[in-house]
Amino acid sequence: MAEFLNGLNRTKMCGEFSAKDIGKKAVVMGFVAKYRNLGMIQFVDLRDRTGIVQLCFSSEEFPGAFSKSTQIRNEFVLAAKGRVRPRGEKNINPALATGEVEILIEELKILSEAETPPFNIVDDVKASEQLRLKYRYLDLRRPSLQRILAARAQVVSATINYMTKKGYLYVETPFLGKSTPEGARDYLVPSRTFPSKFYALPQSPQLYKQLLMISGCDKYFQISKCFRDEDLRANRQPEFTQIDIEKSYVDSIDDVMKDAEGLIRELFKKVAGVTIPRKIRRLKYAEAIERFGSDKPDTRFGLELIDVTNVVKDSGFAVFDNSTKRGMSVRAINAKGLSCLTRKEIDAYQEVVREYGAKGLAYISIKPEGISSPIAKFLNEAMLKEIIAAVGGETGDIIFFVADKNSVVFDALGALRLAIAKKENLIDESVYDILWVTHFPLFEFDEEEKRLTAKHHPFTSPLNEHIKYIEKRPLKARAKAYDLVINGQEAGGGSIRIHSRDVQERMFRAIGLSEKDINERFGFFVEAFRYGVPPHGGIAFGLDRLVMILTGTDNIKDVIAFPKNQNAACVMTEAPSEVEDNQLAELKIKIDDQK
RNA sequence: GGUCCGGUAGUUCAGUUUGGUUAGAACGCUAGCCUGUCACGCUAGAGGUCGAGGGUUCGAGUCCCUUCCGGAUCGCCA
Repeated sequence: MAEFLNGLNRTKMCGEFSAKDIGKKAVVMGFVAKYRNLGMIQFVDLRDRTGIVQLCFSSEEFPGAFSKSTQIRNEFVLAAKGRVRPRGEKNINPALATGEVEILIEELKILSEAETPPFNIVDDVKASEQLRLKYRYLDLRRPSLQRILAARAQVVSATINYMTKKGYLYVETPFLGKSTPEGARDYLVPSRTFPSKFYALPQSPQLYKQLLMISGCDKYFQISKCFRDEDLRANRQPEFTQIDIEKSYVDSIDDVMKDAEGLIRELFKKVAGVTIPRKIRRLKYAEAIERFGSDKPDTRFGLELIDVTNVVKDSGFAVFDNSTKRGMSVRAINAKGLSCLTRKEIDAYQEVVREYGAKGLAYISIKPEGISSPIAKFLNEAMLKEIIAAVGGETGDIIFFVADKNSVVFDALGALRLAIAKKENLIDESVYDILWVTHFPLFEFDEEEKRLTAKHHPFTSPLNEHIKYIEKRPLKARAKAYDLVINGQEAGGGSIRIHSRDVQERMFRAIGLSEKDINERFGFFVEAFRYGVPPHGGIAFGLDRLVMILTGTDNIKDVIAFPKNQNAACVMTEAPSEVEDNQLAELKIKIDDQK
């Protein structure tokens, strides 16, 4: 027996009541968060997205409303009319923003009854993620998720305001596009009008935004969905949102970075109330890798990597000697003051580096009572001293070593320093660590396919003086690319693009595309380059990740209203699903049942 | 594709090491009492395919095999 409003108008949202409203008439609407029936008086916490206000039903003052209120259960949807009154000094609830007042209800409408929800709708929810995703509309009623949705909306509106003010034009680009096998796996959409052909959902609006520069759009931005059919992680969803930016008449990285810094400043100020420096510090890629083992370093703590290859090259310890002879490296982390780590804890760290391909984790623990190290017996006294000196080891420290090819050493030690910092609480969560990483390599070598691939994407411009390396020394070439890293997370990245037809074609050839490949995949793009291309560049920010950082959440699902689970399924709607035979027939698609 | 962890009441978990009477707790739910609660309180009660299938056994939540589902993670993510 759902009741109707019948002209009843809400006067205020639940979270907006304060002592200023005392004595005023009020009409409120919302969900029942909690009810407390004391026999002849009942209190109801009414919740909407702004907060909670306490309703009071008194059998003495309004017996009709009181008697009706005894039917109330959690999550019922109510409309209630009454008068705001003070709670009285003893009954103020300081935990509640509206805790100084309550509304004495004269008239109650039960707009909708509700079954007992499958889990408690409270902020410190205990239910599993799967259950909460299945009933996402209930999960979203939780105040903490409502706050995140609101913060996200603020990011969107602040971005639109700021970029518009700066002269950027909002342009929408298509979702149904052309598949480009370079990069991530595409989500494909079968075409009905062209049986056996497929659209691809965009991994990013990259090509369109560059074509918009060729269109004379000059400065473009868009808040756009992107799709990548790759395996998921805690900070990765198959569809995610990007703040996509591109501008014309730039060929130095500083120009785009300045605009990007302006936007990031604005977002941090508007959404988190945090002022960040006008000029964000920069770190070159090579230095980031060398010092932190990562191109998205978290620099809120030390534990930097130290190259000891030259120190240990004739150490007499076979693992070190063999590695250095084969052109690999040996690097160390000096974990200050952690010689107290137990064998079990060290074993756990060993597992961390193993996951990244390291064969083992050597260590030297400098305890007050002497050196403890499984490798000490392979080293003579002088060598041991030399190694310890090289990493600045003192009593109380433990030094970890990984010997392997560079990529493994950096990955393993990069992960190790994060693991140690997290376990030992070395990270100051109260500060935002924001930096640019620049001077990325233009190419990297794909071991699996035995060919060069673009580190960023094949439209990224090399440094002007490195154009000459494209053919002869490609791995030496550095790019006009930049990533914005916040708290060790890649928050955004971009580049100055190639605007020369000649360089663009050399780039395609360098990554192994034949003339035919280039024409089939990027023919329209290359053709556009014939008709005048302003030098241009841009950047894209992961909006979901920005909202995570700004709201302090570590799960991307919390910042997306209806996210997918780890298998890229929607637990609520049960997408993806099978489709009708006639739908398949129209698309001329046959399902191969064999596994 | 690999590795690790998990699945027991509506929910979160204990119980599995060492097979043995009627599978427990908390929260939630239902009913009664209660006029100042806000984690309201008190009393009583309902609630279980121990993920599914098979096997071993006199006997399986517990042991074995198969399988499904979920999470973390490596690869992957231009």
